[in-house]
Amino acid sequence: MAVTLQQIAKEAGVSRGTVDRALNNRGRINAEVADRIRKIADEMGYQPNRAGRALAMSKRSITIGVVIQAADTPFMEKVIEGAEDARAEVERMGADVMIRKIDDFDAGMAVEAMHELRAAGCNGIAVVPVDDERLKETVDEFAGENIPVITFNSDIEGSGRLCFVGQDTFQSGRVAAGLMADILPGGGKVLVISGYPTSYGHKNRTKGFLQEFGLLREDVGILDVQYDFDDDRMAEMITQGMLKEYEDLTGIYLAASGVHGVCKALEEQGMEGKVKVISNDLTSQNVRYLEEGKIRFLIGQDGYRQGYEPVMILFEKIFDGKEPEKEFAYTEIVIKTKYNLVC
Amino acid sequence: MAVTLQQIAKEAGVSRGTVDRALNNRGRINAEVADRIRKIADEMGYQPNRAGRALAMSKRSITIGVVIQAADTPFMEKVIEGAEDARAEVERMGADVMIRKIDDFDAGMAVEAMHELRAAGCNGIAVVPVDDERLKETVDEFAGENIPVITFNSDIEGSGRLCFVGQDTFQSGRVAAGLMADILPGGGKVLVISGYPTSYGHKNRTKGFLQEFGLLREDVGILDVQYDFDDDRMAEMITQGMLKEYEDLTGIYLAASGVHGVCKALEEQGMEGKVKVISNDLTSQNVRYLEEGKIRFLIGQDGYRQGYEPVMILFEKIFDGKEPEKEFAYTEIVIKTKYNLVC
DNA sequence: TAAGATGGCTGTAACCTTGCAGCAGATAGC
DNA sequence: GCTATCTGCTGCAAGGTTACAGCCATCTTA
Repeated sequence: MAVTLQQIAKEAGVSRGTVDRALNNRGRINAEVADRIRKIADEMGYQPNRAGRALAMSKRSITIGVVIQAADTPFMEKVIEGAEDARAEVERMGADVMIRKIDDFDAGMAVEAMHELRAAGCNGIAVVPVDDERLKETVDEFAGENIPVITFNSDIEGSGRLCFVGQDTFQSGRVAAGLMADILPGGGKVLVISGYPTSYGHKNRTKGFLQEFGLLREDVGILDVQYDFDDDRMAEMITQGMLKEYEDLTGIYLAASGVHGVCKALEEQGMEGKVKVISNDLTSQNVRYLEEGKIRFLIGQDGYRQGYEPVMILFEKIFDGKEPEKEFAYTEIVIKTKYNLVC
Repeated sequence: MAVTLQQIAKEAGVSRGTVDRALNNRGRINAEVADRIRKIADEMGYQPNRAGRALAMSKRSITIGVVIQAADTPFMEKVIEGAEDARAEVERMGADVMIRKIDDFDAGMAVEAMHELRAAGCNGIAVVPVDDERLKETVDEFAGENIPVITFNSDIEGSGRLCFVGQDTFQSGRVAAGLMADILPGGGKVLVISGYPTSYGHKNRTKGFLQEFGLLREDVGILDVQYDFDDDRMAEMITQGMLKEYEDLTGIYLAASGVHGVCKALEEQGMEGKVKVISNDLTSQNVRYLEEGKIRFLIGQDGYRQGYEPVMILFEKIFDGKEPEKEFAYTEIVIKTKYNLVC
């Protein structure tokens, strides 16, 4: 049976209010009495009852803001689903969640949305950031005002954000390398196509892949990293060029977007299935290619948790004062073949 | 802002108690008034406040029982960790959770533990079952007494259990087949070693593997399924025998236990790395073999969720009257290589 | 020295929401 | 007028927070 303030009060021979003051360091209490009460509470294994606290706190209501780009992929839908589930959960504890889905998402829009949410009285904000100095400044500004900010899906390195919820992209690249090393025949060459040279995630995936693949398969040559700037036509042209130049191309790792372009180029040259493709993200298009066998593996992220966790971490931080366990809350690196797509 | 009974009462021009009776169908209320109130509540999007309800319900406290075998593997530790986390969560809502870890786990012990928990006043029970008629009868008996029972990790087919939380073993076998088909060279033969012919999980994994692999790789022969009865020496002997008979053995799928035996036999014959092994479960031994490259893939289960979900589903069922969404709550089928072991 | 002021410490009661028991007022039937 | 029934209101309980009241010791001042 759970221990209550009343039980501790009885045990210590004081009133409920005094116990409250002792356990929550509210001052206005004799230090010796406070110590004694804390010791008793500790011995009895006291854990504050959420229901009681939520009820008592419902006067000054907790509001959590979420800034996210509008869902244009199944992955983003999952993220939003997770955030909405978290909202339903915390709303039933008396808190509020405001989710701002932004259509044409950029740094300016994100900053604007954050200011709006602060003006609306948000006590904490979760945001999917883009790499931008203004956004970083805004995050730092909010942190200074004691409004915790959580970055999710993507991170802002070196900012004052409370924590980051998302994938370990370097490790994601290593996972891809391990799989590629397993499925490639001897000899041949492998091509790495990344998105932007500056993007944190793309950079790390590429780095992880190159480092690990080099260790695993010395017999397979790695062609220089090409950048498609997340453009399918660009990816198509890169693939065409490489197919022409290297007849022994046997694998392609896509660290970012461009699957459609790559597959189109392979199809034109009748190289589907011969060149093995590993890519990222569970977009509907990628999933279709996976089902059709045009992609061998997809390295996915747990979108649901990336939406769910930030709201919950913020709620616990504001409601319970509980700090997040880690600065980086990495979500699972999911390996998807055509067989474990649904769960 | 969340809607409360009081707000609905004000809107409807009645008292809070009347709204309560209308929404909870307690009777003693004019049908027309009740309808009007329900309509208003619906329009306002009323969701009962968990905190208030938990506090009000704390008189007749909710107790949930968990019957589980004692942790002897990292997987089981994860399951227990999940269950303990769920306990901490619901205890803070005023409920109690009694976890019975049983050392020498068999059907008799499980039945006994279930009766103990019922006698202790449990309102719902989660159990890792074994395939046994007496256990099935007990589950049905409890269900008849309105004590919901959830099976997790393993299932009792055709019983009165509320739902099952665990892995889709058939699909797990198909995942293994897809991976095996990807990494095997042309020609050769693949061996399937299962545990017990009667075990539900082993049977389904084997079935899923055979069906899918047959479709994918007609060029690779499938040797008959061998049973090692979860014994390492048996697995070793099977592997030795098959290596002797079939020089072109290139892959082994283990649907149950016996990894150590298989690896030992391969080592003796100098066939490590040449014969590709795919197995199940994230035991510490299996993980070590995976890291050493002696196993290519492990098909894992999400142990944490298998411990966490049953307690939560029972709590929501008893506390909110909320039925579980599905009869089968399948947990993720996790593909592990040496690179995505930790998260 | 005694009355009054001050400040430190502790108790108390209201409040948040829901569930439930008990009670009051109205109406109908005799 | 009395009883029985129907209908709706009121009040209490749960645990934690908080504003406020109250108590006591110490300090100030005439």
